[in-house]
Amino acid sequence: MKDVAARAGVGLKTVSRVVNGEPGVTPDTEHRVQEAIESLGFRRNDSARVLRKGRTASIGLVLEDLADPFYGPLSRAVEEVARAHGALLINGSSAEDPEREQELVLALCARRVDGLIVIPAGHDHRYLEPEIKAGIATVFVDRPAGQIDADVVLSDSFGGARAGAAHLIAHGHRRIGFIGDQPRIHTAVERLRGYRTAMEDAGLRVNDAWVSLGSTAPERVRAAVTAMLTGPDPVTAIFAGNNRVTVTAVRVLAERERPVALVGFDDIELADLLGITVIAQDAATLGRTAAERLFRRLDGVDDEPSQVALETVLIPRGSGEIPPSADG
Amino acid sequence: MKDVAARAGVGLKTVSRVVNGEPGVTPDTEHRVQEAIESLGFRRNDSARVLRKGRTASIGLVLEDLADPFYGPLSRAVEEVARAHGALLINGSSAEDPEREQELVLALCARRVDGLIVIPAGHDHRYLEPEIKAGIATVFVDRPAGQIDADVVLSDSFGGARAGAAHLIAHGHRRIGFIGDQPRIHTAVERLRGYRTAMEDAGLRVNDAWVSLGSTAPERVRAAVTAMLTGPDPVTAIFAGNNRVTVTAVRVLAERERPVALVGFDDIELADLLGITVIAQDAATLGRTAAERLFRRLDGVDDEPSQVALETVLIPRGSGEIPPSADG
DNA sequence: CTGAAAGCGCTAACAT
DNA sequence: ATGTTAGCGCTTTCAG
Repeated sequence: MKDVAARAGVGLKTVSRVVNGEPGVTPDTEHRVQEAIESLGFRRNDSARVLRKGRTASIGLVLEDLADPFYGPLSRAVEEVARAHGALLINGSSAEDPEREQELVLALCARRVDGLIVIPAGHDHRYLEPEIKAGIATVFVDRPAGQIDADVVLSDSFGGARAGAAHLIAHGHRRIGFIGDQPRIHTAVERLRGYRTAMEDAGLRVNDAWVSLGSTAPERVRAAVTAMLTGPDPVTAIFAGNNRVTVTAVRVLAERERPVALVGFDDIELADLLGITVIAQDAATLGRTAAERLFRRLDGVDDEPSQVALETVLIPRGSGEIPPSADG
Repeated sequence: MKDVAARAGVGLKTVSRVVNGEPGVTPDTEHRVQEAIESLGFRRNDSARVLRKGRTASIGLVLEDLADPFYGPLSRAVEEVARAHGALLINGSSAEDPEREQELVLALCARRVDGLIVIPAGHDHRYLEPEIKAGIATVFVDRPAGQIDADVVLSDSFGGARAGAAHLIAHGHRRIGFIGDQPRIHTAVERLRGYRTAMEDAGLRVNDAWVSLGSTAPERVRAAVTAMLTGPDPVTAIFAGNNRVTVTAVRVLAERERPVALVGFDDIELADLLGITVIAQDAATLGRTAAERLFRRLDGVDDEPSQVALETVLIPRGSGEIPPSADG
């Protein structure tokens, strides 16, 4: 910028004015400055700008895994809102590891992102308190914040799972299995609770062997499905706790002869063609809602932190309407 | 940092040393400084650090659409490599719009990202020349750079499509349709070329009505598929040029009575269960390879820009092995 | 309408 | 082992 000023024969501030489109520059001077910029290939250094202005025009998004088809659309929705506000988006995957989550979040804070959207892996976010106090607005998505009071946007996991299990019950099932993600993940627990409530509502007892929480790795899910179908008190239907579980469950069920009903939490591409009944949540709306809330905070709105729960939708496509098998 | 120094009763540089783990500080002083840091809730401001050091420890990734299941894994792979090198990843979606691509790229350059990975939407990247000269390493992925000499990592679209079409021909098809993305997209053209070459190799004529390039919006693809199946010279097989096209093609074919063979470029989740034969490319490897190349450049390796083409794999699953229908 | 000076928070280079 | 000074490239402030 100094060079540009020298070359155009003007003061530093004038160049700054031109670069930022501020008023108070003669068309003539502006032209000279523009020319100098062109010929020098000058591009404003935003790092310096940030240092001076205090705002980075960037936000951070920490999620579990960008490769998961659930998070792609969420991230994209956040990006669109950020873009509308002139901000860039820094993404990070926690890989469901609380330490890595914290490491990422703090790295983003050190870069002074204006705001943070976090899909928490851990349960204790007190480490964020000083940062939030220091002005980094934060919104939690998909799962609530741990130990701190903050904005949260989630899907109604409990209600969705309850509706899904009730759907299976309405179609005659009495022995229904639940396979979900690790019990330290909030949504997994909420969905299990929804399932249990639906069973209870219908006066049905839940056999412990019908419930399995753990990793969503295909092998683990495969084993869980198989165990529930072949145990002493086999289930006639399965409720899959998220998209990863559903995908494997569908594969396992496809290999078996006796038809088994299935309802999955989260919609999946091509699930329509495979006739998979799902409880759909809208990842993009989740992301958009969170981002809008974040930017409202950045615009100075300072009301109490609030929780929003987005409705889920049951989409019947066949697999959830299969009746219990005759010998079941 | 100034405050920390004051509170600990030491010089500024000593605090800097402690914060950055540099040697030359007595354990005792270090302890005092750490305490001051704690009690003040100090966190180093990386913006200032960047300004001084000239490196941001961040790279930019500009792709088409993070919500597309092809790009999620690619982005995640890039992130992993970046993380291994201590860098953060800034993502941006161009929405296949050359102007938006340029806008994003230049915004990233203004932030002085250390490097850039670009999945080009446009065909002219000369606007990047000054930036590259200024030291921002750049690698293009999935499609070649336009008008400039740069590192490129792609999949073998031509070879993959040729193999896919040859596969259909080997199964007896003579009238094969090709539905691809917009003709301004390099991969679309390459895949079409692969298809044409396979046809030629087999001595088969290609009817113009069998080729359709354009938007991958479901309505467009649906119309294209329908036209090819119901025209005067109907096809018995379809080659789908990418994952978006395949998804819609599968839906349309599922609605029809006469079986039609299908091979799709790009693998898709659950395609195994639907028996969709595909030419698979590995998005994660694409991303990883590009990121590794980028960091090699950042580490000072300065050889000639090079092009890498990753092999594709034909995965037969049934839809590509359907013979031509009797009346076809 | 224009410019000079100060300083954002940090680190490199050089004292002490 | 520790501190001092200068300056990264920009914007803010205030004076011309």
